[in-house]
Amino acid sequence: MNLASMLTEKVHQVALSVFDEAISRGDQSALFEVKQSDRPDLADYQCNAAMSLARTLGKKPRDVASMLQEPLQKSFGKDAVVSIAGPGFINFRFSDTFLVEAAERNLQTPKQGYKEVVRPSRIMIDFGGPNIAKELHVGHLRPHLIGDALQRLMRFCGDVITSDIHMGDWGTPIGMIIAQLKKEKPSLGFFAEDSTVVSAFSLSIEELGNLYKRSKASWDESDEFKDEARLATEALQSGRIKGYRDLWKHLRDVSLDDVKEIYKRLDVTFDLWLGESDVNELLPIMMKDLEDRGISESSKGATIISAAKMGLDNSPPLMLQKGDGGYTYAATDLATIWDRVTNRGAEQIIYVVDNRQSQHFQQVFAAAHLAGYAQPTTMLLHAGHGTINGKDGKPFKTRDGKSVKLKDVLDIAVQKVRDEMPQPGEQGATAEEIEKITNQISMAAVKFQEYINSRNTDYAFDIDNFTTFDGKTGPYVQYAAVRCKAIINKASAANILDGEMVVSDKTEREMLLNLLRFPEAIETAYTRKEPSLVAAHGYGLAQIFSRFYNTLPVLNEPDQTIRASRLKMVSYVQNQMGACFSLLGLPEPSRMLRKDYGNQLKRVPRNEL
RNA sequence: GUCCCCGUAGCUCAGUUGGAUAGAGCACAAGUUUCCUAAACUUGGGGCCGUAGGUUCAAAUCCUAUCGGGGACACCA
Repeated sequence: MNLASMLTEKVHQVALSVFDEAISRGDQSALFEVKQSDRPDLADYQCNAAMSLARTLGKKPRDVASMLQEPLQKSFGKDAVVSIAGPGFINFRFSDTFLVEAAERNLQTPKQGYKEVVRPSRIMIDFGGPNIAKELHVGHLRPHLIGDALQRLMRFCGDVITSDIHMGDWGTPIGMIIAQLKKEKPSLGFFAEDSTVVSAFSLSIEELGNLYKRSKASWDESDEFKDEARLATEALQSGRIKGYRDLWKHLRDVSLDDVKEIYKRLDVTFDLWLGESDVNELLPIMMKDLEDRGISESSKGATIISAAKMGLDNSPPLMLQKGDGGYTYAATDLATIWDRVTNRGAEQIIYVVDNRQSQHFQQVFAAAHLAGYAQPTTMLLHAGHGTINGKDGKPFKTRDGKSVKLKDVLDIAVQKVRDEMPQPGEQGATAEEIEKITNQISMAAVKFQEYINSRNTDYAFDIDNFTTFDGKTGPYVQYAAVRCKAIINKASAANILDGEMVVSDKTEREMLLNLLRFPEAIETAYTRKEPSLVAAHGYGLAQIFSRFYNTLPVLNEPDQTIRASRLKMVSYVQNQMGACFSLLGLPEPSRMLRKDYGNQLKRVPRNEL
């Protein structure tokens, strides 16, 4: 049960019965929205409807509120106190008994009170999009982590999700690499028009990365090279030179091996490992279709769809095929939509891609609907994300203008945690356990700092963000979860049983209320495609639990009833934290390890770490 | 030139369909451990919500203007 929706419905009902036809015209359901109170000292939930209603009813806000109060109070009975405050706020304060009952009813269900979507949708999520030959840099963190959290969230909510990595494996950069390699090693068998496969050729990811950089340099300084690269791209895409396909396949495999290594560390998964190249066969068919139906046109040697046809003002045309015959990523994206809708039955496609591409998606979506490749009911959504910036407000680069490798960031985070670990043998920890926990803590640090930021806005890169373990961080949340587990384990070892919950302290009450707000957090996160709301909920829960832990004894509580009650609360907290962890793909360590600094230890100041 | 995003505490950020006293983390200051792990907890200072108008009973939130930062605008993806 979602407390906020339950209250909203109730207010709506009551308002209809009190004011009937005066407010029944039009859809006013949003008007009655009840939300978490801004003033927890006064109320759990509040409703501002009386103030908005006052005008249409021609009454004073407080009068409207009083007219609603009595029937509302009656319908809640002893479950809640309904009161009026200020200019006309209707405040709800639940009774402790109600909270306990609601908690017992909700928290044992598989989804802890969350009700799955009524009708599941077949949804494809397109995220990741690593490019061949380019090592993942820190900027890639966002689409990967946000996309992964979204697929976890939407599956949890009941949709049928298929994730696709959609590799950038078919554009001009590949042509650039081929051209560069041809320049450097023309004797390789790939380059002959009638080539045979050359099996003895292989590149490491580092070599491939360097090759790409050299090709970029050639591209920047020579028009001749640009032509070579475009020609190579076209030859690859059309299949004119067979060896290019073999070479391309090798480059793709090398790049994939590299990204898979990182995905394993980050625990990011994909159902489909497709890329731009996978619609290659479809491209000529699509182009012909568009041309036959008069949707596309040719302009300055290229094939485009005009802005006017797409119904987009202030927009350039959408270019599908360049003057040299090569396809643009608009073409592959459009064909991919066709494929996903017709062959894979997608009812909804979500793209987790940098905000800077919003115009591109606006155009491609418009074109897809125009051409009928997407059904009118197909929902195409660009769930854009901000960039990771440097102090200058631009996408992060090191002083010498390079981007920071994602692998390096992960390694630094691991090293920082490792420095804090005890020696094998200390605290009963084996080397394997230390290694495992080190990885779990460091990955939580990296991932959580991403998830605590809003999807849509930029944030500043600071290596400390990824390697800070105090406060609003992954390790903080892990620590709280581990404490729950420790109490539960200890209780079970000592045969201490949990029992009926009673609220004996306001911290307990607040914690219960927090637990009951899980469905609200999930629902809003789902609607807004916003994983940070899940992270925020998990953090809030960890925070209230930490206060609980520090102020109220559980196993050491002398009163047996209270002890049993607190133990049950702890198990609910542990359960819900587990749900949040799995929604965000955060690892849950069995325990937290740290060097024993002794009693007088004082933590090393951050800036000396 | 057109369009999009952002401007909130010293720093990094929440605050979404307008409501009560604008929140959190870090940093800073002072405390808490014979007790379930101190990566924790408690307390404190700190804000003309970029600026100026407007709409409203009510504006960080909506509108207009303006300043500042970032981004996108046909042969890169």
